[in-house]
Order: sequence, then structure tokens, then C-alpha cells
Amino acid sequence: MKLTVARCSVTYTGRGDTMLPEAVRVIIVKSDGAVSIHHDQGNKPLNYMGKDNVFTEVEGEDALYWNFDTKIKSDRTRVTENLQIRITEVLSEVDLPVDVDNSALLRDGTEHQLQAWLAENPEALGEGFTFVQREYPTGAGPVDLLVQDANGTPVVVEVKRVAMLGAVDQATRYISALQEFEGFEDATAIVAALDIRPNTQKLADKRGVRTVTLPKYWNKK
Amino acid sequence: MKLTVARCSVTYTGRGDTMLPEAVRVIIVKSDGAVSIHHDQGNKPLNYMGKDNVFTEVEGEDALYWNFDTKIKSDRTRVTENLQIRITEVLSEVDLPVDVDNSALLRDGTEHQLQAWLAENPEALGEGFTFVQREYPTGAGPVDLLVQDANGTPVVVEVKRVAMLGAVDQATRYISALQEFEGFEDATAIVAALDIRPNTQKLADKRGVRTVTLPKYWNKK
DNA sequence: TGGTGCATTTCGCCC
DNA sequence: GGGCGAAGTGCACCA
Repeated sequence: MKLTVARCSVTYTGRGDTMLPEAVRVIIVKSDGAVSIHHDQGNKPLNYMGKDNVFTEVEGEDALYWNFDTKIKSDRTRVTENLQIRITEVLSEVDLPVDVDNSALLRDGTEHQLQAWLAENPEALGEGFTFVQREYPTGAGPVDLLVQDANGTPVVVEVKRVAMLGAVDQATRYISALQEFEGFEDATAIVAALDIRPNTQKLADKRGVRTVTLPKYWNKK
Repeated sequence: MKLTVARCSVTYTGRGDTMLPEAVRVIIVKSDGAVSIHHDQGNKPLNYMGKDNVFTEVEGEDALYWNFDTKIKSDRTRVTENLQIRITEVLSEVDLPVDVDNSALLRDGTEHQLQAWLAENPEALGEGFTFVQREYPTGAGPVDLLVQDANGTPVVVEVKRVAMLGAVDQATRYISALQEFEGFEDATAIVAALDIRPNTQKLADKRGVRTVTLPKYWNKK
């Protein structure tokens, strides 16, 4: 991986167009070709480019030009992109072998885990609730979780970490799709999330979608 | 900004939990406190933490421990986070002053630009279409664009760069909200985007929402 | 390989 | 400052 601290200006054209005036920035070029340009604030790069690009270096009069161009692929749907870095002064350059983390990093506390936990603990949704299936197909996308209430009525559960308006839309969409099938005429929906936004609550009320706020420390013990 | 190449293992607990085994990685610590840990692939960091954290360094037996803990804020809604980096070997360390880009980078080709262009060129939506208003409020969120068709019927336009299922949901939501008002009983909706996904098209057809695929080079000329 | 939806999303805008 | 939605989204999963 090559880490360069340099005074540079940057232009990007492609999916959008951006221009950065001259300043001291950090340029990271990884061995898979991915490039990102950072300033001294925040975690997101100012500019970047994915791994599928062709690198060319041009030595100009009083500056060095690094060009990154998207490969022309047989797939012609893709937009052509160009990232050009004009380097006027290199303050530091380090090129060292850095490992690649092949093993996916262990992750926990994601929506998927929430879903798994709810599958094991359906009573958190209400008394008498029982698990039916995860990722139940509807024709309008898979339902996160399908359960039954105490009366045996099917209940669609949309699980989110943070529920916004779209979560209610999803729940509504699944219900409409399911109600066309036999045995699902009375199906209802629940949006279950750690955090349900006020407007989302309002919309859910209006649509007759129930909401369940999950406990913050749902998985700690 | 401090750039460190080091052999290290990493644990993070907070919004989720992750663990990274020992390997050579790059650690970036910016002057605002933001930390990110990179491996030699892709643009996204493996682990990271925002700027509001407290840094402590502990020298252990055969390793150096860098701890980043979220500040305890008066705002108690926030989750406590901890990022711990166990460093067993430092291969390179650079600490140089890097600038901050205060001026927002010029951006183009965004949804907002598309919206502005459509406001100027409503005929791109269909013959006889005329502009009424941008960001028209509905009570279920603002409509990107409100236009009239050749008959003077109001048409809600949801503008997207890439339209997925949610775009149709939004359009439907706006229409329902608007139809309660006088003069909007016959209101219809259009999803306008550079790219409309197949399933999205299907859902739009089913809901009676029209779609318009915008030309790829809408702004070039 | 393309479609679909999550993300420790982050970021910016508007109320 | 909180809520809400876009992102040059990236990324992983699944068909």
C-alpha cells in the first residue's frame, strides 16, 4: 500500500464532477488499485475511486500528474470515470506491504442478528407470539420475519435498527402482497426496531401498522 | 495527521461488535480525533470511530494499546463505544500537518441537479407537461417536483438517480396524502430516474405509477 | 454476474 | 440540535 502526503489539487469526472483546490492531503493507493484522498477531518475520503481503474503517471513541467481512469469494459453500461491528482510537492511517501483481511470480520449487533434474536424470542413482539419463518418470500421482496399472534393470525415483521418512513412502506408492501394468498387475508404487520422515529410512528399509526421498540441491550444477557 | 503502519489486532464494541485478528494494517488518526483502520483492499475502513472520542495510550508487556472511548456526553441517548488497537510492531509512523478542506467541494450530477433540470425541462416527462413547484409539501414529506400534464391534472414527480422499490413507495405515499386536498383528487405520479430497476418497474406498473427514464447525458449539451 | 437491500452507514439540509 | 433522506454511496448476499 502506498501512503503519500502531498500538496495537490484534484479533479474528478464521472458519476458526478468535483474539483479540489491545492492543499496538503493524504493519498492512499492500495494494491488492488483503490484510491482515496483524505484531508485532516472525518472518516470519509474527499475523493476516491474503486479498484477497476488504469493508473498512469505523467511528469509535467512543475507538477506530477497521477491519472486513474476506469477500464473500458465489455459491459458498456458503466460510466467512464477519471480522477486526476496534480501533485506539486511530496512531503512523505511510504510504500509498505500491508495485509488483506480475508476472513470477514466478526460482526454482531446488526439487523441480521436482531432478526435472529427475534426469531428465538418472538414473545418480545407480544404475548403469545410464535415464530414461523425468516426471510419469507412474498413476491414483493422477502419478509424479514413471519410470526403468528396468539390467535394464529400471520404477522409480518419488518426488523430495523433505526426505523424510518421506508420501514412502514416496506411493511405495507409486504402485507398487500401477502393478503392475496389464502390464509393470509387477515395478515397484519409490525415494525420492530431499536429506534423508531416520530414521523415513522405517525405513519405506522395511520396505516394500522404496529410498532415494537426493542430494548437497547437486547443481546447483553 | 498520524499515519501508522503496524502489526495489530483490533476490537470494537458499541453500535455493533467486531474483532480483527493480528495482521499488518494502516491506522489513520486525524487531528479532529477521527480514527480509521485500513487493510490493503477497498475504500472502506475495516474499523473506524468518529471524532468525539477520548484517546489513551497504554504501554503493555509486549504490546502497545491504543484506546478510543466515546466521551460521556450530557446527551445520554448516544451509545458508548470503545475501539482498542493492540499494536505489536510499528513498521512506519508519519505525523505531518495536513490541511482541512473548508470549502465544500463542487458537486454535480446529483439528484438535486436532476430535479432542477427537470423543473426547467418538464417536457422531458411528456408532451404538454408544465412546471408548478419544487419541493411541494404534502404532509407526508415534500414532493421533489410538482407538474401539470396537458389536461392540467397535477402530477407528482419523484426524482432519483437510481430508482428502486422505495421510490415507488414514496410516490404512492405522496399521492395518497395529496388526494385528500381539493384539486388533487385526480393527481397521478411519475418516477423519473436515470436508472429504473426491473422490479421497480413492475411495482410501478402494478400501482399505476408512470416511469420516465431520463437520458444518460441529460446535462451534456 | 446483476439485482436487491443493509450500513457501527456518513453527511448535509431543513425545521 | 433532532429528524429526515441522499450518497460519485460501498458492500455482501442471493438468484
